[in-house]
Amino acid sequence: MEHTHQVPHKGRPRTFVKEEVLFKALKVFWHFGYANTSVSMLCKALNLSAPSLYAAFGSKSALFIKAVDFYEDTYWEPLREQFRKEADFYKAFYDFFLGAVKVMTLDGQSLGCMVTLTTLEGEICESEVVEKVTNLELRVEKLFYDKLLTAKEHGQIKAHSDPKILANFLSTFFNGLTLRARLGQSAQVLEEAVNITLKLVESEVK
Amino acid sequence: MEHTHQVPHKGRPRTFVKEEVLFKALKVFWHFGYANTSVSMLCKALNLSAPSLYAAFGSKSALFIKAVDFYEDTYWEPLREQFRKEADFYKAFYDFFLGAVKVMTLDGQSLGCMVTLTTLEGEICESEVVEKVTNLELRVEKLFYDKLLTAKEHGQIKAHSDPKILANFLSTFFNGLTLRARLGQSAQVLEEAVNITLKLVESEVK
DNA sequence: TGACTTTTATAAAAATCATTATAAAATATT
DNA sequence: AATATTTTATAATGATTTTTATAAAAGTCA
Repeated sequence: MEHTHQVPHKGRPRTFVKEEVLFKALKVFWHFGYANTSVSMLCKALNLSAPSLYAAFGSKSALFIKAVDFYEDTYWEPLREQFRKEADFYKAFYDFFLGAVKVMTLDGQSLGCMVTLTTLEGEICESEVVEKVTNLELRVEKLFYDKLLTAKEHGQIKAHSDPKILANFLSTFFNGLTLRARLGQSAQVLEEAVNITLKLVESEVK
Repeated sequence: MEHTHQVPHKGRPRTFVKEEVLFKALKVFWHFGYANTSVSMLCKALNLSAPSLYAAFGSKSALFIKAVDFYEDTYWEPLREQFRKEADFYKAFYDFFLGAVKVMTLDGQSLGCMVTLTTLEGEICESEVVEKVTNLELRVEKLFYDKLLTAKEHGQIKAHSDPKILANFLSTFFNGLTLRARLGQSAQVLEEAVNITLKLVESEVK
């Protein structure tokens, strides 16, 4: 954790606010992906010189990883938290997916999920970046599986329905949402897909 | 169309077979994506000098477009053709998805669909490349929609089921398959997802 | 004020990007 | 054998990549 500049520092002061710049960097990475975001692009977007960027964040990959953390905390952790807390498994999925659509189509842009999209870049990126995003990617299916397992234990799901297979299905659907958001589908179209998917699941498990 | 070297040509002969090289190029592009495949990577993989590559194919983007055509003709056009011909809409989807999984996990590799993945690179690529892949990407949903519409007209689908929404759902699922293939899911896991998806659709429409 | 510290701007570093100029090598035609 | 044609290999082009060296600028602290 860094101190929040309550205590005055010696030396020449920064001309930018680190958090603001991190947020702008996040938007650029989200838009172009990791490999295809150049440092000079970042410098222009953040209105920063390269040495300032390196002094503040260390390197391009370090900045990216900080941006992903910021992204996860800001956009996804609240959705995951709500999902975990919701007792009605059907409502949990419904809220999660609709919230996900909101994130993926923020500001009317075709963004999809930053982590998923970076995962696709794969071997292109530095190994630290790959490790970071693949770890995050695996969490969604686990999240879904746990919820479905609990739902089954609580009798909310028919005995013959397999939580593992349902989690597989719902994860695949979720990844499809990300991809189609990136391909430019509107929030409305994505929401229609959410609606029918959950209708199908409901008729299967109840 | 190019003539197939029946007639002997003047000048120094090529030391490589164009089709073989194109196939190797396809594999590299498929693996790394367009933007992150460099010409020098291609030269190494194809065992070709840069001038030879440029003389034979024109440019990196021209080579890519030829590789995509080859890819589509080789892997997807047969699947689409079979899909269009199959009268039973359920079997049509089943065969298509299982065939798709085969393509996406070829040689035990995590490939996904080359066109979909390139579409995600978006603004990174030359405009010709973007146009090429987005045009191809739009075809799948249309393919699905047409089949579902016909199925409804022939009474294979319940009256209240909407072909448009079902096509939306199935396209989302299809894109999810691509992504999860790329994330390293095994063919078996992907097939399980196909099975439950079609089971859900069947119970919805019949 | 002067010493110290940190950020700034400018500019350059070495590596890699897509592409091409050059000339030697290998074939067909005359 | 001489000429025309095409591919080859080598090496260079200019642009862009991530990263850093340098020195001036702008603060705190004694």
